[in-house]
Amino acid sequence: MERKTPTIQDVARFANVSTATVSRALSSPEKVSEGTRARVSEAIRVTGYTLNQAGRSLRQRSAKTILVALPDIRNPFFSSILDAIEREAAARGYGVLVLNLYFGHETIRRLQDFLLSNRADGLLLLDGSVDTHLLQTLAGQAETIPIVVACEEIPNSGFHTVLTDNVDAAERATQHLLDLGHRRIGHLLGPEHNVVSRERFAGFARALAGSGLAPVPEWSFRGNFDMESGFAAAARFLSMTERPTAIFAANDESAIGFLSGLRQHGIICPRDISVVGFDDLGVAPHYVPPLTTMRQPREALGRMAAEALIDLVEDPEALGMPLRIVLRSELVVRESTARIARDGTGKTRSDNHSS
Amino acid sequence: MERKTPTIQDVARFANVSTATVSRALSSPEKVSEGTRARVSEAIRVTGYTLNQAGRSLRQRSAKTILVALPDIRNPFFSSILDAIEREAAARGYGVLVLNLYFGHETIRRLQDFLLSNRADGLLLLDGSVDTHLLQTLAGQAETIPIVVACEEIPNSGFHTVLTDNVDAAERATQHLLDLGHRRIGHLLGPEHNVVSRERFAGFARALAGSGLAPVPEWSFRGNFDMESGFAAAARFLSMTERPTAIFAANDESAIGFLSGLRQHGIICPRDISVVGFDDLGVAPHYVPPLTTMRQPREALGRMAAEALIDLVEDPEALGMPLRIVLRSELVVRESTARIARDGTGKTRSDNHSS
DNA sequence: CGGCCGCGTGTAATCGATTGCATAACTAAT
DNA sequence: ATTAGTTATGCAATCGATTACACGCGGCCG
Repeated sequence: MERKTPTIQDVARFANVSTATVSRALSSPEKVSEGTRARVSEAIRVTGYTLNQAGRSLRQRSAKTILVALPDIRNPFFSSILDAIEREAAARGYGVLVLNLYFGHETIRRLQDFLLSNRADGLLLLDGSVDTHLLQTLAGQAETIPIVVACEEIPNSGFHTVLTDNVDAAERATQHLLDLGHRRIGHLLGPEHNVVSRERFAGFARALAGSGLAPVPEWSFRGNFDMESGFAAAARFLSMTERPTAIFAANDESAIGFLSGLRQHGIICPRDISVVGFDDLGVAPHYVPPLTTMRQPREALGRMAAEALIDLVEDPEALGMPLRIVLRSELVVRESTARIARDGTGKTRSDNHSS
Repeated sequence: MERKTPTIQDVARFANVSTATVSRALSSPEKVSEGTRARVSEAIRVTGYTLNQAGRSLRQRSAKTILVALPDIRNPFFSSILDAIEREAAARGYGVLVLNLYFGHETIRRLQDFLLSNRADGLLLLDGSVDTHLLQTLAGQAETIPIVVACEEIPNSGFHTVLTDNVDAAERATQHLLDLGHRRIGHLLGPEHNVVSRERFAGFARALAGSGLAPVPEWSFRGNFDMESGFAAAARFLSMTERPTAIFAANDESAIGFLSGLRQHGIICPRDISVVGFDDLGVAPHYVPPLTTMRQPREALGRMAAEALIDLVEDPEALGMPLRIVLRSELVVRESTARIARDGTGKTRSDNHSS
């Protein structure tokens, strides 16, 4: 009774041809005569045949699957990139395996396992806070395994890279605050050892320098891209007597946590402080106030990274020189930034708790 | 020069045993003598062998991979469930393939393709707005393919299911508003043909009934779980003269869109209206005002669903009767709900634009 | 007419691991 | 000492598809 799933043998028998012909009819139809092709199609229809990918993978040493490794699926920034990757991969007939990257060097083993065991044909690394050591290890196999790094630059690594113009975008975000008359500008940092964090800080500093200013160390608040860290930073902000009138936050999530912390103590944005974020998360236009932010082209980034990786998988020479695509972010001005109040003392007008 | 990746043959040669022994040393070490085991380990170390999953899959007809199909990866609700699934799967040695579900019946083909082609051993379906037709088609193969449905109930389908207590939770959310003295309570609906939407509406109605009230049709605002739909609903709310004093929103995202729309017209929550959401997204505690909401145990849900599916994959009889796990949601009271103002007329105190 | 080419197809080897069966070497029991 | 049982290992078939090679056939050219 146990009817097994039909194999290519069954199709061949039914169509009165050899398995070789069936295989060819499927993967290179032009090599098969029209009549045979029709018989094979019919046989496939009748038997309900579906190709066994394991058999094909074994023979062809390719899994038609890419591995996406990312630090946190829950992060909406990554999940929308993942979404774009999945769409592109699907369009090109590839499956997408996801891998969370939080196991320390255990992770390396898992990555290797997937890549060397013929489960995935290539790696798309989306790591915003990557451990350099991990990459060194992977790099050892880079000649043979197609790898594309997205979001994050890994200098001199020779990896193909798709990223956004973090330094420049951060500079423009900060410039926006300067244009509004702010001079006392702070920064809510990203994670300490993260390249993206550093780039955004660099852009921030560069914009200040353009106006003859320099970052004030006490106004660089430690953060790590999540809401809690922004919330915590707000407490430090509040404990200061000399406060900045504007903050450039390394991303929207921390900006939101920060604003939420300030609000609990009656500091109202943009009346008392201007804040510009980064990413343009879905919630940004609906936050209170709607967030001014740098919109990263997340969909394009995911799509192009997937495209590049699959090109590479299908022809390891395709890309030639290590690719480096830089996408431009765009300032979206909403209501969390405003022209500075006349006095510009850094004293906020109200420190009362609002209820 | 092209050094190929080592196979089990290479290991066998190096360790001076047969491939059978190497295989056994790997998958059932107790069947191999201690000395041999050591030699094999050493050989593996020296050759740098990694198992070729395609070969194993072909022979064992199992891919050590599960397929997670979901309607929208970007939705933070799903992405955090996906995260939990990935963790559980990783812990049990499984990979996770993700599949977006927006292609209509093209999607069915892809699902089938993955499941029948031995690329995935089972399906975890997370669909909050599922097309019944799609499921019928899949159900035809359900006897042979392990399937677990999460988040969404599919009545009489015979699928194993892990979900939360939507009706009950919605009732408690609404009860919370009643307890605060509200009597004029509206609902921001989820997508029309979605089971979850309907369950939440049912719970809403049941709570009202418990206080001798009934849903007012004009106060059920069409929505579909996203911010834009909540935002649009706000416009309809504003155009009414007889307004509810409180809203139970089908989820946090639409609640946020709704609040954002109201705020643009100076209607302040919770002063003028109370709103309770559903999900407890990451942003909920940091929104302005922090959102009162039903917290769904997303991590537990993802974990348990993955657990159940993998149990099923490893032993199709394991679960016996169709499993049905219902997890309890928890009301988290924050600041978006307040005791009703004395007059309770539904007239908001201020309709001016705030600036 | 003979040789060459190209097309369509079949034969059989191959990819890498697993596993049923056979076997050999011991141990224990009768 | 023979038998039975146990343990450790090897042999070879097997999973399902792909593909190098060979073959037969018809057409074309010289």
